Amino acid sequence: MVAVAEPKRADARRNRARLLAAAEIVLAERGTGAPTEQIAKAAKVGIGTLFRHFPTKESLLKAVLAERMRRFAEAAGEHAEAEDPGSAFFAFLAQWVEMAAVKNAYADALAEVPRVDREVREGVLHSLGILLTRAQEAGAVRHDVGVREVIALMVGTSRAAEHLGEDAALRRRTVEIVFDGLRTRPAPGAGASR
Amino acid sequence: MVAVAEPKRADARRNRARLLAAAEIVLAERGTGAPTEQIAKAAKVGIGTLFRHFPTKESLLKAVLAERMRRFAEAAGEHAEAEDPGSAFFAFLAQWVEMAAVKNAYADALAEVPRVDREVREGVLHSLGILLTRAQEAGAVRHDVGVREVIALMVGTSRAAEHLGEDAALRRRTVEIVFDGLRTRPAPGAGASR
Amino acid sequence: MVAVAEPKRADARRNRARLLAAAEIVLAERGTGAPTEQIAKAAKVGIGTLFRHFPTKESLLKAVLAERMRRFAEAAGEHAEAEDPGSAFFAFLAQWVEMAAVKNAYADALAEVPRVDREVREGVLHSLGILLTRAQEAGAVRHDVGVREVIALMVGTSRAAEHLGEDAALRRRTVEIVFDGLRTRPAPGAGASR
Amino acid sequence: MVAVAEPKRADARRNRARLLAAAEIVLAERGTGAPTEQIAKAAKVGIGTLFRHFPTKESLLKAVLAERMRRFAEAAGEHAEAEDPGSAFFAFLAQWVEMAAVKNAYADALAEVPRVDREVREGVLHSLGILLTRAQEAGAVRHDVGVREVIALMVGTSRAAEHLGEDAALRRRTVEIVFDGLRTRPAPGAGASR
DNA sequence: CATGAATGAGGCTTCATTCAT
DNA sequence: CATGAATGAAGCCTCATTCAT
Repeated sequence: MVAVAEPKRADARRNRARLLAAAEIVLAERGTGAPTEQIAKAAKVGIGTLFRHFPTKESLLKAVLAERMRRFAEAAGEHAEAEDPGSAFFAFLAQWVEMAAVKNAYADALAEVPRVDREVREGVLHSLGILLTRAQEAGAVRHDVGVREVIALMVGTSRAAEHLGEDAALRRRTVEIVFDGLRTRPAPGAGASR
Repeated sequence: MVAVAEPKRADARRNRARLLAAAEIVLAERGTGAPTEQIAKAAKVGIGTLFRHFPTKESLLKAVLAERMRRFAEAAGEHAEAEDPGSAFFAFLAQWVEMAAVKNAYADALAEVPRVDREVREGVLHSLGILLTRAQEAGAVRHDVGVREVIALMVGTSRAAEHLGEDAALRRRTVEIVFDGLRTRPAPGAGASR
Repeated sequence: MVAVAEPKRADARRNRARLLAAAEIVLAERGTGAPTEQIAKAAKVGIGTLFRHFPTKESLLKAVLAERMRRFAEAAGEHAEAEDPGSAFFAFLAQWVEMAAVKNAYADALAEVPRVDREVREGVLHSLGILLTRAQEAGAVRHDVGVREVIALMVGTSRAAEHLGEDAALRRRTVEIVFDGLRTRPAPGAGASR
Repeated sequence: MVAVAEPKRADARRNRARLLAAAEIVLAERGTGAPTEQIAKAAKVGIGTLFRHFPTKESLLKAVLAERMRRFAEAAGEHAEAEDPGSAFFAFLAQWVEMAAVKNAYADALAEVPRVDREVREGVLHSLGILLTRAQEAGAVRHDVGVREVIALMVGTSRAAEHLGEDAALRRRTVEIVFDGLRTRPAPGAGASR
């Protein structure tokens, strides 16, 4: 799936992969503003080759994003197979947030979900949907949240964590607050305010 | 406080204000990358004037940020005087998040708290600190959170809300989850998981 | 002489003088490229005042030049009254060159002689002419050189000295070579080559 | 020597040469302040190309300078092989000064000797050193001058000649004075004055 | 008259994209 | 196909000069 006309020749395919990998790194470090030439250099490829594979910087950015999401979906899928769905759900969230806190690129990726190609987006929603549903069925997560809320919260919590920087304890405490909000309400009466 | 040597002449002061206002708008719309020239044009001022008031683009960005924070601190201060500290606290958060969702610039501002001039930063921490403490004393907010966590959560929740875009109901639900995490735990035994 | 419509009011005249003095210093240090504003600041005068007195940067530069030449002519005049015309001539040259080596602005001034207002130029040629003639009459300087050659050599030697920088001994040796060229040829037969 | 990593591709090498040539001309005419864009235009090359070859205006200026010095050293080398070392020495000086009088850029080049890359500088000092030494051995030039004095005098005399402008006879007479200063003193007793 | 804020042309440099080799 | 040189629009900033205060 996600065919996108893979090039035939072996070296071409390899160059594409190298470019994607290099872009992943460079963009994560220098941000979207990083010059294409630097990406090409990191990939040990001529700038011309970069533009052959991705006719526009924009298109390269999108490809990197899609790649990140694919990994996100994959990771969600793996966690969905765990024994304890509740722990798996929170573990997945915690892990992703932690990664995003270090490499804000991950948060960016998730934030772009609505803008990415349908195919990729569906994959993400699907995988995460399974993980979430199981956690809810296991009674670990409140039932009035859906995948979109979870993604939004992951995006937000990543930013929050990123914002807190070095202090790991502070970061964990903050994340835990959001998690507490996601958990099944222990007692009755607490319902939404406002 | 935060005087920054206001220029004496009337036209100069007016132009500075116009530039700040124009920058506020343009930067909110186009992001930090917006050309200085566009800001100058929006302020109906020559580019030279912009650079006379803010010798560097960087310095203009910082000034805009500081201005936003000043407004944030002011708003927090006003809410701190409300009768019901609990409601006031959450109302303030909700309002800010809602604003930030529309104008992501507000989220940016908060996210930059650590990098802003000490004076401005102190103002923000102080105002929000009072608001938070009162809400905690009123039993509306759990006691194991501090100002920094709250700011981080505001940053994050703003991003989350921003990410959710149009759908107001969805946005409110998501925000509510975070708020629930912040509230005093209704029953015992619920402590941190993980 | 050199009237140039001196302003009437006392403070105006004082400002003009201050500007000229400031320009002298700043231009000598930073070169012709120095911003007018810096000159105004050095003169403790608003930029507007500078442009009131000198409607153009160009005109300020010319005024500074003229001023330098006036001093040059004056100095030449003083040396022309010395007892030993030969020594006086070389002493004058050496002194000027030494000054020019430190402050290349002096060399510039001389170099601009042909472009300066006639009145000023005449003054320079006249004063130096007297000094030269006396030295020649005293048998210290060869008779086949005129004022223009001397000025050209002063310009050149200043540059040479300036070029040599710190090393005072080297500088003196080099200057001495030119002076030797200027002196009356000791023996016959040696005439010009080429 | 002085390789400087010549680019491989033919067009690149050609453009670099064109840029250098254009810069040589434009800088000679308009001085160091000439806009880079004009140089690019003169070279019939996009401004981007100029900055690809010379990442900084500064670096272009240095390259032009180095090129001039290379030519200077080469010319000196050629003259050093002449039969009559004395005439060759003065002929070389006269020729250079004459060139410099027309194109003041040549004088500039020499004046920058101390600031240029060691390699280039050494080349200049070496070539001129040989020429000078031979002329001294042939008894045509006084023994108490070294290469640095000669360069300084060339710089200075060039300026002097340049300053004199059109009048060729006057120029020649002036240059001759310096040359006389450089020649072996014909009779005894002439020692340094001052 | 003095002041200094306003102006905008112009300078240097970067970078996405095209194209000859 | 790969390469990297060429291109020029666009960005940030400087500075001589004008003009309202």
